[in-house]
Amino acid sequence: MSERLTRQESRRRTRERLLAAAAELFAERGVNGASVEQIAERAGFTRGAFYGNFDGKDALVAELLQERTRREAEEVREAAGGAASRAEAFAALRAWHRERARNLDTWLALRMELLLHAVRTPELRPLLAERERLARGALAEGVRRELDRDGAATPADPAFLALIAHALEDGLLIQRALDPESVGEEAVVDAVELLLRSWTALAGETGEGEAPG
Amino acid sequence: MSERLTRQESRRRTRERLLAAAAELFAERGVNGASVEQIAERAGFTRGAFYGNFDGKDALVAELLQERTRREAEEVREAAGGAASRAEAFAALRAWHRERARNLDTWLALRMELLLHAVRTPELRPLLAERERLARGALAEGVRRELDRDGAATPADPAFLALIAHALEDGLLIQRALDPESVGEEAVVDAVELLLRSWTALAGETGEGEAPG
DNA sequence: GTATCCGGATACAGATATGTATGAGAAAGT
DNA sequence: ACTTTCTCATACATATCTGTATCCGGATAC
Repeated sequence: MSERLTRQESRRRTRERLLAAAAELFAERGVNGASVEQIAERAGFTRGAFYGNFDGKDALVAELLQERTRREAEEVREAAGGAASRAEAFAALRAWHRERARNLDTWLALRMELLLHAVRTPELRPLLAERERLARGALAEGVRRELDRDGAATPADPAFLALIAHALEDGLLIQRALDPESVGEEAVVDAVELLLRSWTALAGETGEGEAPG
Repeated sequence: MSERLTRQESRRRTRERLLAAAAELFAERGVNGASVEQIAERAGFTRGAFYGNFDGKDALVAELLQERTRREAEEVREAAGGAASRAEAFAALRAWHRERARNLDTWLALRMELLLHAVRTPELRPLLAERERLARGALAEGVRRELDRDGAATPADPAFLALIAHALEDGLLIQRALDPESVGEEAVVDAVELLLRSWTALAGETGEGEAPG
């Protein structure tokens, strides 16, 4: 249990625990609703440790945002690479959403808290914007490939189609968080499948290719 | 400027100004970031007036949420009724979004703040849920009518199609708030038009009717 | 093994928040 | 008119938050 830790390692762990505690509390009570004291306490420290590791709450938020952005970007990259077949890709997507559904409220709350913070903090916006662009880019690639496989040209700019699919994720999760009765756990995947089918149909109908949007 | 006001009327105005000030501040700094003092001050009063009119910040938030929910529900009802032609409906939608685009950040921040508050406050959730259901219901009606007009049966449960269209609104506004470069001002309307076209195509292709979803 | 350094705890000062109790002046009742 | 009632302002007591300054004990260096 209590192995001797190097100083560097010890410090790293402290920072990590503080960040994790902050993430929890931000989801529960909001960034503004969570005090430095509460964060430190949940992580098992006092404010002293906090101020020793971060310049203040804002600095921690910025770092949390970066950490999570980086991690999600990585996941996106992996997911984009590991998709062999269409069925496989959708299966992975379904698994992902089932997992997320387990603690949707927490997850969504944290995403929205960070998002709000980014919208209000100009210097942080590019960071999130980049993450979104990356996700959309990967999606655009996937959409183009899937439509190609069906032999149909894309019925609109793939980037726009990807934007729709990506935006749907936030939108549907919000709807489900507010009204779980009306929105199924796998609504996101169902929706994307439907969209893909309908775009294929549209592409087939209008001849072969266009690119408005 | 200074006409004699009846007590009842004066009180009503005070409450209204407090609510308006609160909405502004919530958008700027978040619900937790705005103090009762700041709200009262922006409205041109002191805390005394605030506590005379509300039991506390939470009570005000609840009332604000109700007020805005009711107002939006009304707008939805009007919009749903006043739609004569498809072109007209889309024109109205475009106008609506152009207007909203003018202060997207503020609008989105307030919506998300209230949404977060509702997600965290169980007794407030049904209120927002009802508003969302209403909006989706109106949309479902519209989608069904438009697809009918094109002679095609709906390619999926209209409620599900409406859910997609509705969710897209939040999702796309979020994307635009984060990354205005990549997301056009009228992306929502463009997207809905595209979806409608593609669903029509899909319905035409798969024979006449299905209803998964 | 001893001196040094550093990560975290403790203690303190100032600022800001909330909520209540009380008071003044305008509207309402008679 | 004058008394009552209501709305909002003022004053006060208390709690909480932030940030810094200082101290202790275990790592690191020699």
